[in-house]
Amino acid sequence: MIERYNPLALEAKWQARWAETRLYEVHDDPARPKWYALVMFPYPSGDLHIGHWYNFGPADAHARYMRMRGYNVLEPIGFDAFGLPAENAAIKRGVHPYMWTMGNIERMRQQLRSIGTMYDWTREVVTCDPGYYRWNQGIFLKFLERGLAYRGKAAANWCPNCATVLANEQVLDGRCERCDTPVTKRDLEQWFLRITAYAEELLDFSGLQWPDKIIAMQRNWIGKSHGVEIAFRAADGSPMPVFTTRPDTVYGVSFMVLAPEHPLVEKLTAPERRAEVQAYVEAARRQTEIERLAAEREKTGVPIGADAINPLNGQRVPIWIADYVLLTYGTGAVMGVPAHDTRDFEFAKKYGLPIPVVIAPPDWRPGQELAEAYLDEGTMVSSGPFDGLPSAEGWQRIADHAERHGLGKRMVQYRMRDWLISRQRYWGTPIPVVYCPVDGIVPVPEDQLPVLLPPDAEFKPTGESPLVRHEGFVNTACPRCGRPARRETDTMDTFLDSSWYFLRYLSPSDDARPWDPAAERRWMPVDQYMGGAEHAVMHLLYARFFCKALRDVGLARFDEPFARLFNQGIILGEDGEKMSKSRGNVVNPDEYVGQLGADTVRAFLMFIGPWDQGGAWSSAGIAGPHRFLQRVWALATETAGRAATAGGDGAAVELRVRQAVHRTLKKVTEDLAEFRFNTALAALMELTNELSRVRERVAGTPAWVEALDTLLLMLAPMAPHIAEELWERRGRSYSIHQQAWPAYDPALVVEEQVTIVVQVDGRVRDRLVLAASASGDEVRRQALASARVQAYTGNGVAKVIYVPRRLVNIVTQRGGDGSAG
RNA sequence: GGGCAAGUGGCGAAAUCGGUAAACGCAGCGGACUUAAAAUCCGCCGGUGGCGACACCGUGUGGGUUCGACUCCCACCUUGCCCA
Repeated sequence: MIERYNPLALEAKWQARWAETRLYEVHDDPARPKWYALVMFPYPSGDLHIGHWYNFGPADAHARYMRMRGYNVLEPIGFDAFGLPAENAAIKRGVHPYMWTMGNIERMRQQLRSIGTMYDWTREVVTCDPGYYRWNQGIFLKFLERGLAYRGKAAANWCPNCATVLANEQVLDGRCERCDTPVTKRDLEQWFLRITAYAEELLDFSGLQWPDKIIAMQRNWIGKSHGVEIAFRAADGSPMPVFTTRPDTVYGVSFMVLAPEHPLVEKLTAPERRAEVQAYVEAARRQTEIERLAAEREKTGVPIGADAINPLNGQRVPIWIADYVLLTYGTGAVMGVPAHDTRDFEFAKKYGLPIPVVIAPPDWRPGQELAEAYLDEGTMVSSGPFDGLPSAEGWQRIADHAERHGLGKRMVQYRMRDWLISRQRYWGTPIPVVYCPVDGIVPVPEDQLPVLLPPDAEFKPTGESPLVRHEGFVNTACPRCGRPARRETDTMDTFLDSSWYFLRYLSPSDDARPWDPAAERRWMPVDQYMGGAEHAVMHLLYARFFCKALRDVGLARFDEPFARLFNQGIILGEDGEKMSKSRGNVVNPDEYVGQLGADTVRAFLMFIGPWDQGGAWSSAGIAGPHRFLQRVWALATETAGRAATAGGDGAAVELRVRQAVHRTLKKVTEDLAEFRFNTALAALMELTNELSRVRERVAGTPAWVEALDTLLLMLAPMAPHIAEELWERRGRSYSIHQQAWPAYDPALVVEEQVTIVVQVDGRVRDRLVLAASASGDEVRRQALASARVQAYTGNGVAKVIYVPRRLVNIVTQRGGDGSAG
């Protein structure tokens, strides 16, 4: 009796068996090259969604493929377990963040196992475990010691909803990356990591096989620009340096603009302007960055009643404040060159400021007014000794001149700011410092780590961190002098946790050090990192910085964490829209796994299209891969006991089967190496269809045995359970996942017959099936002899183009009578 | 506003050192099996005209290069992402 494909039973069976036999535990093996395959570890939100499957399923298929190719593959998993949702749950439902998080993790472990991945669970890392975050603290202290961590005051991004500050990278379009709330500014003392010290090194992507898109985004984010800092002064002598990338326009300055928060504003504002200026400053502070930087928004500003002096020409220009200038960028002061800067132009128009042209556009007549700012290069005018120079040359000459006379200096400026890591929240790593009234900021000594989160904190919807009100936590003794002191109540940005977790996987239970240096030497860097592109300038940049900083404090011996990166696309809802609860188009993978099995869900996600493109889920489309697996099942289990040799043309059919198998093997081998799961599966479907067609004639022959074994081996990375089950049923040894990837026979891949397309004037008129070895002359002769061709060559043949093994194109005479063509 | 990526049947897609457009799958239609249905199997499946052989049209739009363009070049439209 034929047994039906029952994915649920066999998947449970093999998941248990794999765990029992510790099939996926990874040990050092000097005999095989290592391959560190890593997926971005999930946040334990409580449910594994289809997006996780889309990341983890294909990633696992690739890792399994590499394992079969002979690599010692490390594929670990863990949980990015600190973060705000846990704390919000605590406030809302009174459950402690630890309990909430660990409950979710337990649930997600089950769901993760259901995917059928080959994670080595003995290496699991959970970042909210003190055994992990203790090392966040240790690393922080090392950074502090080396000046890579520092405390500073800054107008920080403040998310009113999350009640905490955010790093620049966590502000997207002026909104909080987590909750989409518009971000405002607050002046606060905060902890920073000196990522800007690595700006130049972070721009070096040589040796990284990363998508160009991500590299471009990081370059963009770091934002290197060359310019000149020019030593403007206020009329009272106060220095007011400005950074400009356009020193060639410095003779066109007609006003100066300070950020409203600029420290000189208080000092320079004229008494009669004070009231208006103060009102403006306060209004600007209340605004979000989105409002301030929106390009379409009308620029506003007020003059402060003082002048600045242009050091190049000695001209006095009025000083204004305007909210489109940010204190955090450059020096917080910009020179207003309305003729050659779009925003300055708008501003000058609005307030009736002069717009002197100093770079002449091509057809510009002296004195002519500009309709809009002219940004391109041109000839310099009204620029004193620099008149008549091309502006590109003027740029250098003015920079030289400024440097020679002490009026400025060339500078490189980066857009990237230092990484603000303080968070005014409970559920994160406590920053291990103490504030002593006598000794100031005192690091907690290594031997007193970890600074533990107090379990008995109270969670209230006040917006204030529970740590601030926790007397037992806050009150401590100064480690240096023993006097009463106050503990730091800010915790670390959770992006610190994810900046080195891949190192912890290497020796997860080591309690003497963050990771084992010997293991690091063996396994780092990660060979293939796989995850979403949304982390381009957050996690992926922080992790790169972290490794360089770890190297400089003597902890790590490598620079770049991720040698290769692949960003999978996004799975959309059935309606082609982004999945969201409010749209009601969220797909629950568990339902499909429960009905059709994990192998089908994996295969379908891989079949939708190219992995980096993502695509829409389709509850109808999943039937295709499911039927395919059923056909494989039928093929492997229903083999009728036919004679071992087929009569008549048997040998020819066997050869055809072997050719089909080896051609498929070549294609699948190449496709899986390049993450082309969709075309690999299509090739397996074709092979399966072909095998079904010839089954009656070749079942039982050596060619058939080879075909089925090879089919299962090729399927194993993508659909690991059914492949294992059928492998066992065929009497093969456990486990299919420990088998070597088969090699194709080049002789069987060669086509001995080719179809030659015959075109007349580029239009297909006939096809010839010829031996691949046919000579060019022979092919031409046959093409010209074709009756179908001769129907079109009445005007005579001008020339014949022959592309070996592909086509013949016969070009006819195009007579003057216009009849051809 | 600037940069990058993409646009192919009813749908997801395949094919790009320029050489048979639509592999594979979904949906649909027809058939076999069945008392019936499901499942499974077989066949058809871009458009127009034609009984048909076949012809013409067809890869966002308009041009160009070429014996030959989904592929290369120019302009434009649309969508997505990033930056302002």
